[in-house]
Amino acid sequence: MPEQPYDHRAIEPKWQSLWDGDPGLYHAPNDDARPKYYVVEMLPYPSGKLHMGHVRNYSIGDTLARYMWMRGFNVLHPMGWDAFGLPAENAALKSGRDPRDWTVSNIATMKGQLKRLGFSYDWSREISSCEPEYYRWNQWFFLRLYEKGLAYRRQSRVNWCPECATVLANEQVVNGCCWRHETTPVVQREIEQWFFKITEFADELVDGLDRLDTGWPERVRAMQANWIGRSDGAEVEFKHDETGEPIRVFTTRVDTIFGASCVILAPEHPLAAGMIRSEDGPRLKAMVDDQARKAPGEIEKDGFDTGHFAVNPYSGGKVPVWIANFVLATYGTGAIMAVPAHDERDFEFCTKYGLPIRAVVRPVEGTTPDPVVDVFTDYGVLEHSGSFTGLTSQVAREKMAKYAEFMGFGKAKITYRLRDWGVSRQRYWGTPIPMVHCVVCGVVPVPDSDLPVLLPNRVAITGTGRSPLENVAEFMNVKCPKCGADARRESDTMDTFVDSSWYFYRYADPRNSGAPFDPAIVRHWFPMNQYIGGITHAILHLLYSRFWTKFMRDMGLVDHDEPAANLFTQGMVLGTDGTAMSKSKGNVIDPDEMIDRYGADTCRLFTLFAAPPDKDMEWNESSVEGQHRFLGRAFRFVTRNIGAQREGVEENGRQAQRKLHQTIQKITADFDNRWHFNTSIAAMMELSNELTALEAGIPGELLPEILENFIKLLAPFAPYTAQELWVAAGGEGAVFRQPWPQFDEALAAQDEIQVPVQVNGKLRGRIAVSIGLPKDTLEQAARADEKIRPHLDGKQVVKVVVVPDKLVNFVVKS
RNA sequence: GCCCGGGUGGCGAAACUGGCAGACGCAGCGGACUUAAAAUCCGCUUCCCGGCAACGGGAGUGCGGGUUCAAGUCCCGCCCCGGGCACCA
Repeated sequence: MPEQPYDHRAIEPKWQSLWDGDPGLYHAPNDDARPKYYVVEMLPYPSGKLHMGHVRNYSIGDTLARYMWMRGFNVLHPMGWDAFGLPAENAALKSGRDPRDWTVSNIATMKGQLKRLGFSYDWSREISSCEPEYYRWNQWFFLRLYEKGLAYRRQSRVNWCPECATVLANEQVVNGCCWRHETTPVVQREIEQWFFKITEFADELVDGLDRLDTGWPERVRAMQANWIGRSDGAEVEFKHDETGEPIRVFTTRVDTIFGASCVILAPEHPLAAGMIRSEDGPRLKAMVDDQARKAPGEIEKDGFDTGHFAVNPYSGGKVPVWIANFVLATYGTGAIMAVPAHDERDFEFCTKYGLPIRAVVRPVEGTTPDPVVDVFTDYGVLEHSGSFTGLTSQVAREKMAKYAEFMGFGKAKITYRLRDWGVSRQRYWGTPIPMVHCVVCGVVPVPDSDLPVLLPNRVAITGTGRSPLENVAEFMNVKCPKCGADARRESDTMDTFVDSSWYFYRYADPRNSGAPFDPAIVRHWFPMNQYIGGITHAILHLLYSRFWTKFMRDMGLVDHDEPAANLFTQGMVLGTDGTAMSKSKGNVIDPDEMIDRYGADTCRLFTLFAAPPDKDMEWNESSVEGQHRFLGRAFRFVTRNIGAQREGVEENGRQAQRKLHQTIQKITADFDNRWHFNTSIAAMMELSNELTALEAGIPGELLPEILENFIKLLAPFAPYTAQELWVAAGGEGAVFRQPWPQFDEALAAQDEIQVPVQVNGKLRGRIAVSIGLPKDTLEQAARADEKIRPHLDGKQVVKVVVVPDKLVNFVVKS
C-alpha cells in the first residue's frame, strides 16, 4: 500500500460515530465472564467549556479504560454532570437566562467537546444532578438521614457581607472583609441551618484511611487525617467556687493540670456573658464580633479577668476565670485551662497578664528549665502534683483520666477538629430540602410519596442573599403533611456536594425510578476500582462521599465501607501565569484551537506525554509539534508497509520483533504499575524510530504481526489514528474489540548486550557479550578488553565485582 | 509550628529493586532534498580542558557529611520551592 499522508481532519470525524451511540464499547452488560473494572473521573461541571486541565484528566481515565477493556476486563466508564449552584446562578444573573437552560446548554457544549476528543464514555449512563429524579433521591437520602438523627437543624453563625447582602463561604472572606468589597467588614449572623452529622463517623473516617494505604495517595490520606484532627485527651470540670457551676475543659495534657494558672473561656462561651463585670460588657461584645474578622495567626492575644474563681478538681486550688479571644468556641468545650509552664501559647498569654507560672513536669534527664523563661512542652516526670508526683506524663495522663472518671468530675475524651457538615444554601439552584415548617407541629418531613420537591421554574434571581424561593408563593405555601394546617416550605436548598457524594453509585443504575439504585447492581460494580480526579477535592468531596458510603452501608444499601479502592489524583495544569487555571483569572487554555490544528489524538498524546500524570504541568505548547510529527511518522510507516512484499534480512526481522516485544512488555508494565504514560509514549516513539530504521530489511512475512501489534499498542493513546490504521490494515470493527498484545519473553530477550566495565567505580569501557555469561567468563572478557587493560597493567587488583549481565568493576591499588 | 510532596542539561523529562546519569521529546546548530519555502529525512547537542580529528582527561543530579567496589537512588545534618492544616488546648 502506498504511503498515505497523515491528515487528522480526514480521519477523526470519520470515527466519532464508532463510539458515539455505542454504549457497550467497553461495558458489555451481560458479559460476566470478564472480570469487572469500574473507572470514574470526577464530575465535570458545566460552567462553560472544557479546558486543558479537563482534557488531561479525562485523557488519563479514557486511556486507562481502553487499556483495561483490551486486557479483557468488563469496563464501566460512565459520564455525568454536576450542576454547580453558584456558577449557574451567577451566569443566570448576568444573562437573564434560567439556570436550568444555561446548565443544559453548557452540558451539550461540553459533551460535544468530549466526543470530539474521542472519549468513549458510556453515555447511556449520563446523569445530571439537576435532573428531577436526582433531586428525588437526594431528598430521599435526606429523609433517611433525618430519621436516624444524622440530619438536624440548629442556629449557626455565617459570614455575611452587608454590602452584597449575602452569605459568604469561609474562602470568600479575605482579611475579615468581603472578597468583592475589600473595605466592608464581614459580620456574623446567626441563622437556622441544616447539618449532617458527619462527626458521628469521625473515628471510622480516620481509621479507614489506614486501610486505604495501598490505593490512595499518602497526600490525600494525610490531608484528611489532618482535617478530621482527632486528638486524644481528657475532659475535666473546674467548678465555680461559689455556685458550683461546672466549667468543662478539654486538654491533651491533663498531666500538667497541677500547673494550671487560670481557666479561660471563649468569648462566645455560654457562661461568659453571665460572669463578666457589667463594665466589661462592651469589651466582650467587641471580642465576639472580632472573631469574624480574625486573620489566623495574626491576632494579638487579648483577654480579661471575670473576677470569678474556679476550683482545680485535682489540687483543690482556686484559679481565676478569664475570657480571651484566642480560645475557640467551636473546638473542644470552648474553655481551656492555661498551663504556662508547659504550653507556648498559654505562656505567652500568662506572661502578658502576669499570671503565675508553675512547673509541674520536669525532663526525665537533664536540667529543668526555668519556667519563667523557658517552656517545657515535652513529656517528662511529674512533680508538685500531689499523689501523681513521680509518674511519667504518659502514665499520668491515663491514671489521672481514670481518677477523674472515678471521682465523677471528668473522663478520657477524644476531640475532633472536624465539624458537622452544613448543607443549607440560601440559593435557588440546588435540591430543595424536603421539610415543611408548621406552626403547630414544627419541622415536619415531606412524606416519601410527595417526592421529589421540585424547584419552581423561572424564579427571579435577586442576588440579595436570601433564598429567592421565599418570594415564590406557590412553592412556599403548603399544607402541613401531619395536621393539614397552613405551613411553609423550607426554602434552603442543599449544598451541591450532596449531589457529588453519591453520583457514582447512580451511574451503575441511572434510570432506576424506584430506588437510588439497585443494591445488587451496585454490589456487582463496587467499590469502584479506580477514581480519578484533582487534588482540589482531597478533603471536601472525598470526605463527604466516604461518609455517604458508610451511612448507606449502615442502611444496608451497600456492602462495602469505602467507595473507591484506588484513588488517583492527577496533577493540575497550570495556566500561563503558573497558577491553576480558573475562569476568573482568565488564564484558561481551551483545547479547541489545538484540536483544530493538530487533531484530538495529538492533543491527548501531548497532555499525556508532557509529564507523569500525577505531576503538575506548566503550560507550554512547544512540544506539541513533536507529538504531531510522531503520529505522522507512525501513520506513514504503517500505511506504506501494509501488504508490503519484500525479502528482508533475517537479523533485521529479529531486531524488529525484539523491539516490538520489549515495547509490549514495557507499556503493559507501565499500565499495570504506575501509569507513567509519558514513558509509554516514549517507548512507542522508540519502537517507531527503530522500525523505520530497520524498515528495508524487515522480511515481508513478519510485517502483519508487527503492524497489527503496533496499532493495538497505539490504540489507548491515540484512538482515532489507531482505528484508521486498523481498518486500513484490513481489521474489522473497533480496534478496542481486539485483545491487548501479549509479549513473548523469548522474542523480547536480548541475545547480545553491552556490559559496562568500571575501574575503581569509574566507567572505562564496555564489552559486548552474549546474555547470561557466568561471572568468571565475564571477568575474563573485561580483563581482555583493550580499553581496560591499560588501567589494570602494573596495578594490583584488590577486588572484582561482577554482576552478571549488568556490570564489572575492578578495584585496583597502584 | 506540624504534616505531605518536590529540587537532575537551554526546556518538559527518563533512570521502577543502589549498577552505563540525561532515554524520549522540544528548542538550537549543521547537512540532504528543493529555483525557493513548507513538509520530510540524516547528523550533532550536560559542562570544562586537550586535540584538525577519531578520541582522551576531568567535573556533574540543591548544599555539607557518611555508608558502599559502586549513590540521583540508602543514612545523618542543612538550604530552597510547592501544597495542606494552624491560637485545635
